[in-house]
Amino acid sequence: MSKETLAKFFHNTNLVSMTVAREIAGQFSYKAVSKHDFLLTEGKISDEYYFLEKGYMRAFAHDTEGNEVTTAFCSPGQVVFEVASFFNRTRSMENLQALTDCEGWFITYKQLNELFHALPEFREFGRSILVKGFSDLKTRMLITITETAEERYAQLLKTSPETFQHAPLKTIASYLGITDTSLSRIRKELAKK
Amino acid sequence: MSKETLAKFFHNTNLVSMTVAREIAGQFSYKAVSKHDFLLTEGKISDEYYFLEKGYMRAFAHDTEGNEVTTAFCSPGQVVFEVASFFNRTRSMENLQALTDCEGWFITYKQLNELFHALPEFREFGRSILVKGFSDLKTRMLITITETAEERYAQLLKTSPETFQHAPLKTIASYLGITDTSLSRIRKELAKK
DNA sequence: CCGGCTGCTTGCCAAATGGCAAGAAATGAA
DNA sequence: TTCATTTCTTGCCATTTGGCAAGCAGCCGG
Repeated sequence: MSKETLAKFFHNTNLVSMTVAREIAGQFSYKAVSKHDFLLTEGKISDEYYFLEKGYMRAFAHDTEGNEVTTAFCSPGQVVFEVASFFNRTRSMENLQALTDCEGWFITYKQLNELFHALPEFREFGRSILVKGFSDLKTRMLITITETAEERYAQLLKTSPETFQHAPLKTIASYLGITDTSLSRIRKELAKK
Repeated sequence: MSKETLAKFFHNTNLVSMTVAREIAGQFSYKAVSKHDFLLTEGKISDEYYFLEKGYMRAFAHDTEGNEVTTAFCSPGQVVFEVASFFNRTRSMENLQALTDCEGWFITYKQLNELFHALPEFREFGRSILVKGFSDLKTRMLITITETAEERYAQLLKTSPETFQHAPLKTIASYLGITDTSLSRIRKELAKK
């Protein structure tokens, strides 16, 4: 596993040249996270801008009754961090946990800002990450309030089947906004068809 | 109505000095939007970074069956634009419409980028707007999948009562992810208590 | 002042989802 | 392996939300 993969990831956005991509990648440090371990726990300040090269993670928070609610699934090739905590330097309400053994690369908030300052192309990259996260969430919000649980499940199954190989069903249920009981029944229905 | 209000808005974020705030505000142009008129229509590229000084707006999209779904309410003191369309220069899936007569100030994408380039403090401001929008949406997502329609309605009523003075109930219903019929019944229930 | 909208409510019933508890199956640790 | 824990499923019934259609009220343009 080398930083060349990382450099290619930056370059593939079409926002940075390969030369600059290598320069950026050079600042990152390797980090592995074992299955079930946390990249970030609630109450801490998210300080690692983490490129996930291998493995799967999830983000989860707690609702008003204290139940765990999965808020996102992360797959290889994504940047994983808690946006509000990271940029505002505030305590995170969310946890970031490895669903499988993970490997990847990170820089700190301080390093990120230095790179943003020095390299306008990297600023563009940073903005594109934020914008993509925002617009994906908007899409999900629209689907959540307009489609039934069965439709939402079917879409998730189609768009990210890898998730199912790594997350238990109750985790997926909470992401969909339903109970594990209901998800079980929905799966039974769909199996018939 | 003067640009001084706008300059103060930038300054109040604690990210820019009053001097720089006035310099930024100087670039904005006045724009009024009459009730029911559109700041942005679906299919166009969002090209106005619009500071809403007076009035109320809403964002809406269409679901898979073609029904209107309100995705956001905007009140005075907010920056109104469609993030993905604006930054990626792609066609917007959303509409931005005035719920009341509105007045405010805008700059174009080109102007925004020039300001971002020239003034690091303004870049910070721009980032803070994105981060806030993102984190508000995350909060809303969590509430949507964990609370009942009645609880969601009660919260909206408490946190932004102004919205109710300007938006018809069916618009609010679609924002909450329920039908206008259900909202009517929920209001009846809550009135009893 | 009239007539036609749109917005809001209500009754009746159907569909979707939840709560609880029990049991079966899979998983992980010793 | 064996035991304990977690995950998943299922039955029974309650609650939430939706669909449709009717009716009423308020608003706006002529």
